[in-house]
Amino acid sequence: MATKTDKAWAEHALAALQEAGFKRGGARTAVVEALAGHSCAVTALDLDHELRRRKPAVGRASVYRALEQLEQLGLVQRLEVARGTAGYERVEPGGEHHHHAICRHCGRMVPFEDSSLERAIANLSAEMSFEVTDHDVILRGLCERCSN
Amino acid sequence: MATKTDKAWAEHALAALQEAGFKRGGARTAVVEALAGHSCAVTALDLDHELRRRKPAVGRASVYRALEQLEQLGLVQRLEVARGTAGYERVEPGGEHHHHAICRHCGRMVPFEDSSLERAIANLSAEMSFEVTDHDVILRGLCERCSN
DNA sequence: CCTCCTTATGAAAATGAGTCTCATTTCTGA
DNA sequence: TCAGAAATGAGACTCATTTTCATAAGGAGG
Repeated sequence: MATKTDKAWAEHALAALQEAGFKRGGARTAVVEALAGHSCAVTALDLDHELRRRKPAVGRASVYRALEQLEQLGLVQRLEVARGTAGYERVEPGGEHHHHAICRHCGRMVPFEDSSLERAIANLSAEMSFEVTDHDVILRGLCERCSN
Repeated sequence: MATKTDKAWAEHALAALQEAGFKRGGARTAVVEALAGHSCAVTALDLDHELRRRKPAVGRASVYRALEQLEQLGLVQRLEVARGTAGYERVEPGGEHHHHAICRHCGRMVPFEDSSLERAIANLSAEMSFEVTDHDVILRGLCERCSN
């Protein structure tokens, strides 16, 4: 799990976008770069605020558009981080991924990964009459700090 | 998994509400009864429309309030059924519960349950420095009909 | 290096789910 | 029966996300 700007992911994402037929555009590139700088989920509005103050300001619509395109290509993962608010985070090319435990009280998000959980989901997916391409697992409760 | 109006659940829920210190109120009771009539997730707005046409019309605010209270008491489960839209469904007292596979294309929701998945989550929850009280698992992909 | 057409953008207005406020009505315990 | 606490319904409001639309880049073919 990267914690610093993930340049490799950014390049991978930009290449994938180009391959998908998108033209190079400043706004989309800015969104990719911004995402590369966050190791866990960020909301679209956070990105919007972060990018609004750039030299050529990025519009909110562009942020949402870029996120949607990235999600379609499997480059970012979308998840509900709070009631009615989505968070987005980059997906590592390797396929390795994590899930989240979210605190009901303070909203803190703790990432985790678990192979037996992934295995159970893989087996299950294989047995269903449903073509499963993705999955989300969210644990909810109280984080260490709030459980007292 | 019940398919017809689940009277037992409704009674259980009303009793739990009373025990939690809530007074008896027409709106809340109406919401409980409406939920008892749906075996899978319904959106708050669907319930609102369903209840708005009653003798003493139920207001939207009451529907949301009731759903929130029911969720707090663990009587209903909330999940995101579409971008920015939550669905609610009753939780059977026994503790048995199911998760959902949602079709990206048509939105169809297929419920499923899997004990090894539950086991993996239980083990995981026990090991985390996080007090896990609930979990959501959502599989996304294409349903039988849309995968062609 | 130019053109023309397509795609990308940003600002602002539109949507739509969910929340809040507040004047009333309904419960419930005393 | 009464008073105080809860519960309600309308409608205004918030806020994330989407749509619209006029304008500004890409970039393939000259």
